Amino acid sequence: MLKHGILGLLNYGSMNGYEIMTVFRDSLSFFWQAQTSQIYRELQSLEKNGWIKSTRVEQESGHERNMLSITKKGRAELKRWLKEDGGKNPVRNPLMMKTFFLGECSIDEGIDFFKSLPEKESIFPDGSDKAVLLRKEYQKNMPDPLKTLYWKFTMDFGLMYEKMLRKWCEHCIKELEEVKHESSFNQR
Amino acid sequence: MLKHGILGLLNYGSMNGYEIMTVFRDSLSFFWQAQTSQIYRELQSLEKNGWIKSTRVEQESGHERNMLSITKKGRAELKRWLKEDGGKNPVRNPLMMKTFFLGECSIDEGIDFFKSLPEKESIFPDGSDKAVLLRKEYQKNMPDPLKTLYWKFTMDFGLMYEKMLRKWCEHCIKELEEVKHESSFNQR
DNA sequence: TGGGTCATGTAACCTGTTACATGATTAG
DNA sequence: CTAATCATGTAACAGGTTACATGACCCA
Repeated sequence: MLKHGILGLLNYGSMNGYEIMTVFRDSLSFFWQAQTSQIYRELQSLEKNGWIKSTRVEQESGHERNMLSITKKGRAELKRWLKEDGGKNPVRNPLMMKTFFLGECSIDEGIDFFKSLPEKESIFPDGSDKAVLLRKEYQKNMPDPLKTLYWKFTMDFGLMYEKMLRKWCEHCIKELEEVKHESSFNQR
Repeated sequence: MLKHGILGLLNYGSMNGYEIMTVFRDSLSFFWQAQTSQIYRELQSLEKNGWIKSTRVEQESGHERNMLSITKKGRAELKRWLKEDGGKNPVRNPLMMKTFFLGECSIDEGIDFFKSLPEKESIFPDGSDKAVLLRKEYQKNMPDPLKTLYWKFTMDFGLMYEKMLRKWCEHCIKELEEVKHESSFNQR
């Protein structure tokens, strides 16, 4: 998956590893976090597959840069991946895993958990406004507005997700409050 | 994360590896899929940590079972994990990764993508009704209703997520249709 | 007696995380 | 001159995937 993300970025234009890392952080990290070390490793693997080629440019200073560009084969692979029917994507949601077992804690601890959740699980750590501005910055250098439209779609998803998460937390808090009041009533 | 999921299940009662696998499938697999082989490996690691203990029971037939039980240390670790502040959970959403790069395809392909998404990404493959019934089956054997309440919460999340996903798809289709009509207008 | 489910794994591989290492360039 | 950023990685480990292996039990 990360492989295809990198491939997709290189499809917009050649970059060195560091640039891939920064563009990745600015655009994809809302829903996929990758370590720098992993990006460099994937670049090697991508090159072995013949999907990208690297050209080392020795600077006068002796400092070398490694320019990565997508190959024809890489472009074909990107298209293949986009069109493949993918089957089911594996889901792994750490938040749900914890929620599932929260009955081990007290009701009040449960309520606190859901109260602090929306802020903790926020997708846009610096606020969505900044993310929107950042996207518009990039958009200036992308001739095709259709490409940034899909970027916007992923951000719309993020916003809808956050809204839904807040609603879910309120719902859980409400049910827990009910249980709490019922049990205190029964104890009289 | 999987470690703590298994620990949480064993906290409800002792089981063998196969039972863990089936309970996992019935209850946790909506948001966390694990292979049988991985469960058995994690069981070994859990035992090394002293969080569970295994007692091999030789049947008369010679067929042996491996009963796993949580230890005091394991119960403490489960509580610790539930209460820890967890920091940020890493997010990895394959669906968004693909969406981001979908500008490489035609508008019609994009529209088709979003039209078939809700069904493909469904969290409850056999329908949510079956999942609800399954949960109620388990509930009978669990004395504490608070524990299955959190199970219900995870399922509520799943339902709200699916609803949100459908809304998001409709939103994306609408915007793509607009772009499509605009561009055909401009070409006149 | 044959197929489905119960039952327990191993091996190889791939992907993601954490920690570390090194040095150049640039802005204040 | 110093700190931030640019730039490129390696090594070890943890977690997840795929493929395979083996055999008992149970029901029709």
